Amino acid sequence: MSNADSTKQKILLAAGPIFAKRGFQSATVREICDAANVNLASINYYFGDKQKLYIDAVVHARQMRAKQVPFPKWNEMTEPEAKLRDFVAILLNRLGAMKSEPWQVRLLIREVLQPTEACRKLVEEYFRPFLEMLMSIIDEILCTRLPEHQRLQLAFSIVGQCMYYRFARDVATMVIEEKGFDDDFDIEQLTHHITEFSLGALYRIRERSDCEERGQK
Amino acid sequence: MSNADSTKQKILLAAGPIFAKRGFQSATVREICDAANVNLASINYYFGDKQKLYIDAVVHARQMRAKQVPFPKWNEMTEPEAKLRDFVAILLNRLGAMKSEPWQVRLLIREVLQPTEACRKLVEEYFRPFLEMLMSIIDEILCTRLPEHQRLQLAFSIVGQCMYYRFARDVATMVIEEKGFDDDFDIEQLTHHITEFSLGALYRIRERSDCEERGQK
DNA sequence: CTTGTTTTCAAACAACTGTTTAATACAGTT
DNA sequence: AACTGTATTAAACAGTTGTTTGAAAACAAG
Repeated sequence: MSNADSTKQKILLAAGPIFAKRGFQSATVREICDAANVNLASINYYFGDKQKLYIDAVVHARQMRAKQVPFPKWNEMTEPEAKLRDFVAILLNRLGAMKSEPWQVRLLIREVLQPTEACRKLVEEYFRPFLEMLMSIIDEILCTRLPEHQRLQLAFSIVGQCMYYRFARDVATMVIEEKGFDDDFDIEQLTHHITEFSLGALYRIRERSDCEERGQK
Repeated sequence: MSNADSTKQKILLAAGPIFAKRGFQSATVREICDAANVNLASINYYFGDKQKLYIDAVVHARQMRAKQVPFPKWNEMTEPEAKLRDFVAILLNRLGAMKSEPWQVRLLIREVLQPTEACRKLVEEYFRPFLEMLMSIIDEILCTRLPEHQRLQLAFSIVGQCMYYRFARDVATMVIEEKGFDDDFDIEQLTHHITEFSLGALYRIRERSDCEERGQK
C-alpha cells in the first residue's frame, strides 16, 4: 500500500527529467522505468498509459516549482529601482538562466512553446500576475501610468531580455564560449546589465514626459 | 540527372514543413516520402540517412528565410540609428513576430531551443555574423568600442526583445487579446518600440562615457 | 541494338515502440 | 490453514521505426 505509493512516486520523479529532456514522443517508457528501477509494466499499471503519466508529470513539476521559488516582500520604502533589480534577478533565477536548468522549467517551457489546455491556467495564475507586478514597478519608475499597451510593451522588453538567456541558452553559450567570456555571464552580472539597460531606457522616457516638473520640454 | 535533382528537391521541400511541425524524432521518413510522392528508399539513396536530410533541410530553410527578408543597402551616410531600426525590423520580420509563423522559422527555432548536429553550422554561418553586425552598429551609436562581453550583452538585450515575440508568442497573444490590444502589436509598432527602448538605453551609456562627437537626439 | 550506369521500387529486415498478459509474490483477513 | 485483493514480474504482442536489398526500370552512350 505504502510501497505502492513509493513505486508510483519513483516513476513520477524519474519521468519528469526524462520528459523534460527528450520531450513526450522521444522519451520511452523503458528509459523511464529503467531510471526509476521499476518494472516495464508499472507505468500502465499505475497511470493507464504514457500520456497520462506525462500530464501528471507536468502538473507535478509546476507544483514543485511553485514551492521552490516564493516571491520576496517589499515594504513601502523600497525604491522602485531596487524592485526592478529584484524582479530581474528573480526571473533569471527562476528560469535558471545560463546554468543547467532545473527540469521543471524545461517542462513548463515546453508548455509555453506549444500551449495545450493547461497553458491557459498557467497564464492566468502565473504569467499575468507576474507581468502586472512588473508593470506597476514600471509605473513607479516613470512616475506616471502610460497607456496600457505601452506598459505591456515595456514589460515585454524587460521580460524578453531575461527569457532570451533561457530560450537561446545553448546558442548563446556557443557564442560566449567561443570567445571565452564564460565568467562574464553569470546571473549576478546579467541582472546588473539588464537592470541598467532597462533603467536607461525608462529614464529616457521619464525625462521626455518630465516626471518632476510638468510642461517643460 | 535532372530528374534526380527533381526528386531530391521534392524530398527537401516536403521534409521542411514536416520536420518543422513534428520535430526530428517524431517526423517519419514514410510521412515525408508520402508527402513528396517518392519511394521510401529515396531518402537513403539521396541523403544517406534521415539525419543528413534533416541537416540539409535546416540549412535550406535558413537560406530561404534570409532571401525572403533581405537586408537593405546602407551607404556611408546612413545614420547608425536608422541601421538599428532596420536591424530590428528585419529580425522581427524574419521571425514572423506576432503573425502565423512560416515553417522555416519553426524549424530554426527548434534548433535554437534544442540544438542538434545542424546547429553548429547555423551558429557559424548565420547567428554569429548577425550578432557581429548588430554589435558594430552598437559601436557606432556609442562612438566607442566597449569590452567584448559588454558588446555581447547589449546585442543580446536587443535580440532578446525581438525573440520574445516569437518564443512567447502564444502566451503574449493570450495576454494581449485578453486586453484587446490587438492593433498595438503589429511589426511596425514593435519595431518602433524596441528601437526607441534600446536607443534610450544606449544613449544613457554614451552620456556616461562622454561622447563629444554627437549631440543626443 | 548492346552495354554500363543511374534511378526507382516493392519487399524485407532488424531494432525499437507502447501495451497486454498471465504467472507469481505478498501482504492482511477470515 | 486457505482465501483475497493488490503488486510485481518476465515474456510476449502487435505495430512502427529507419535502413537495406536486389531486381526492375529508365536512361545515356557507343
